[in-house]
Amino acid sequence: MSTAKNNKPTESELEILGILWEKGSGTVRDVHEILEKSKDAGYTTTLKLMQIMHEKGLLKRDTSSKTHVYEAAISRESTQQQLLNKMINTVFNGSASQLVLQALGNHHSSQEELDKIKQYLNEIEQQQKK
Amino acid sequence: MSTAKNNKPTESELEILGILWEKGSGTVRDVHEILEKSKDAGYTTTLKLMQIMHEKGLLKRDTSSKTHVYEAAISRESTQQQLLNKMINTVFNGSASQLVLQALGNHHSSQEELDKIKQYLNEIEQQQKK
DNA sequence: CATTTGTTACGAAAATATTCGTAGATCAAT
DNA sequence: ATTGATCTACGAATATTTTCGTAACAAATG
Repeated sequence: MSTAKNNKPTESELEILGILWEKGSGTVRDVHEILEKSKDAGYTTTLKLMQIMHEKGLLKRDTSSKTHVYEAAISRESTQQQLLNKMINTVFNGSASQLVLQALGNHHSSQEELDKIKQYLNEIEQQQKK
Repeated sequence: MSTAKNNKPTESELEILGILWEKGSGTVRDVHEILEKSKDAGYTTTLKLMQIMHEKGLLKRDTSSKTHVYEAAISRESTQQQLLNKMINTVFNGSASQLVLQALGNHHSSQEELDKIKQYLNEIEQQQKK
């Protein structure tokens, strides 16, 4: 369906995707400046990575102006789901709720977030009663 | 602290850890036979991987008999947490509860598991009220 | 005891991922 | 128009991960 999707992003590629999902879109320099804060690599390294990602179909780009503008070509949600599935299977022995417990345990969540989760749990239960 | 821990497991290494966490311990052949079901690699490949993992301190081994017996040297929980943290930061933009919702959404969880999560949520809320 | 089978050790090839140097293009400012 | 800054393209070097062939040895089998 989508023109590309078979390539799973590497570690570095995920970092770039994360940035673009947040920003919506951006130039190589935009991305690089954010990346620099947490990572130590040169500009052309980021450039090359983003070019590769474009080839793979992970990024779209607008080349109408000299400075190209990139955005993610795969959705955050589907990528999240794909990574979660693999993680659940390999490390959590297939148990999604085990992952949930572990995630809740060591991260501080606001009351609002907890409520959202509870509400969601209720919805799931309602569905299952049917 | 621990004799080793600085080396984060690679993709393949995680698969082996997952197997050993389940089994408790096992020989190369034990692990390989399970691995084979989902992966296509030779016996010596698995052997080599486990030897490397032992060097890195990811596995312990008992060499008292000819056929060595391995077990995980790092805990499932700490590894899970480490992976979750990275995933939350790069892909879920720092929101643990976003990860939780996504995980609950697309995986079927039993009523029992859902109850456990709810109970856990309540405990967290109690703590926060203090 | 010779042969087959199963095991570890080891080195190195192959495959992937990451990094960067350099060249050429474009554009803005002198 | 020359200079300087910034950008893309591209190739290649590095680094990392994965894979496997081969040798050596031990144990079991005939």
